[in-house]
Amino acid sequence: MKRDLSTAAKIKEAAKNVFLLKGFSGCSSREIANAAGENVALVNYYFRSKGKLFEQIFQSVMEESLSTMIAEFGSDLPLKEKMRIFIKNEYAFLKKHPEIPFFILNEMNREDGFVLDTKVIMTKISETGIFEEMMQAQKDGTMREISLVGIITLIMSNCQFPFMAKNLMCQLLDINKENYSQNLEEHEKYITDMLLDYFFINNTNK
Amino acid sequence: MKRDLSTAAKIKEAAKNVFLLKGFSGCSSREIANAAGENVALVNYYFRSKGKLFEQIFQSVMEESLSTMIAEFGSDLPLKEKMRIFIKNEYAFLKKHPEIPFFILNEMNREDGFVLDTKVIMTKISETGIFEEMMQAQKDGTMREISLVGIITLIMSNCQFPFMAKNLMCQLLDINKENYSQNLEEHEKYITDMLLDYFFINNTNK
DNA sequence: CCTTGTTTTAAACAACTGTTTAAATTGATT
DNA sequence: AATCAATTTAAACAGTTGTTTAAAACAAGG
Repeated sequence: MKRDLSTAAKIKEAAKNVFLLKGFSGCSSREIANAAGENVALVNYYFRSKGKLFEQIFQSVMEESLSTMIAEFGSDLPLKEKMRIFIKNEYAFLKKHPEIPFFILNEMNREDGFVLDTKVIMTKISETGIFEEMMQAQKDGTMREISLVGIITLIMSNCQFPFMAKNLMCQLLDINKENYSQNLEEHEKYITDMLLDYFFINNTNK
Repeated sequence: MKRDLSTAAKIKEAAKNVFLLKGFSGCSSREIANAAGENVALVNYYFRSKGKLFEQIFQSVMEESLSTMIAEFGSDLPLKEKMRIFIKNEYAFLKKHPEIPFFILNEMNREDGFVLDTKVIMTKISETGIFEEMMQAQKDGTMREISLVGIITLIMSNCQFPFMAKNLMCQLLDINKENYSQNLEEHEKYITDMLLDYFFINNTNK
């Protein structure tokens, strides 16, 4: 019962790398085993199937992504500053793990794909009270009238898309990847200004 | 030489549907043949391989997407109105073909994926003079100082992500797909206001 | 009706898929 | 040293993959 120490952990780590890079349908059990330097049969020995292995990894990636998101929601900063820090954290996380947004999206669009336990996820966020705070701000008139879905979509669009679309953008705009990474840096300022200016009214802007 | 009339066309159409839905790695030659109601061997008889068939379809999808984008760039409308119509057209196109953004992104992120002929694409856009017009507006002070890459990224992020991420958002926010489609309708207003307000300065807002 | 070239078919190809088996190896406990 | 379970291995499983083959069906002109 000393699992997760050597062999199983090695397979899990290798699988995470391969899955993140190629997705579930894009790689084989043997490819994962080779990346881990282990025998193919061990994948099914420690994890019952390729699918079960993927589910474990997918779940952990989702939770990792989420815990970064909600870090500052419970604090007593003004709402606008909370949102600013939220975008900053999200962006910092994506700079460290740029493959994750597409990995998640890819899995969610796959037929017979993984079904999220949304209750757990949203409850965690909801418990921070951030949603009520935004509703209140909209009543106070300090925040623009906009649906919760709209807010979340706007933030995710502007944070995640630039990282997911790196290859597309580089080819389309004929720039190299280092160049694009520099653009990503200044893009953070663009989206932070744009989103906060849009969300919050009567802001003194300077 | 009466190709592209019945059998080949049927395969091509079926392949387009299947590829758009499942991606290149996510489907088999036999699946495409079955969808077309034809024999498997005919896929390789009319198109030399599964890969060649995909390339044809991918190319046509890209060109279709593009021609919609640049439709109004050549007109003599004020820049802000051009951008407004551009977003409107892009959004209308995506409502008709919501699978395309992820289809393209998926292909661009695939190993040994298709290599775009970027020159042709960007030249077409460049020929409309839209880029010079934006540079001039930035010099005039009517448009915010922001890189070309930044502008394109902002527009694409806000238009394409909401469509690509439909399944993710529906699961995450626990709403059904019809509900999300309604949100997409009002989201068009959000992003149009937000982007144009951000891009253009001193606008009379009403 | 036979010949010609094109189209369609079923079958086979070798390579690869996820998974299982059964034997070999290991490592600790008695 | 012998026993026992846990681990690792090579090999095989049945099914699928993209692609090819060789024969059959078709259409049209002579």
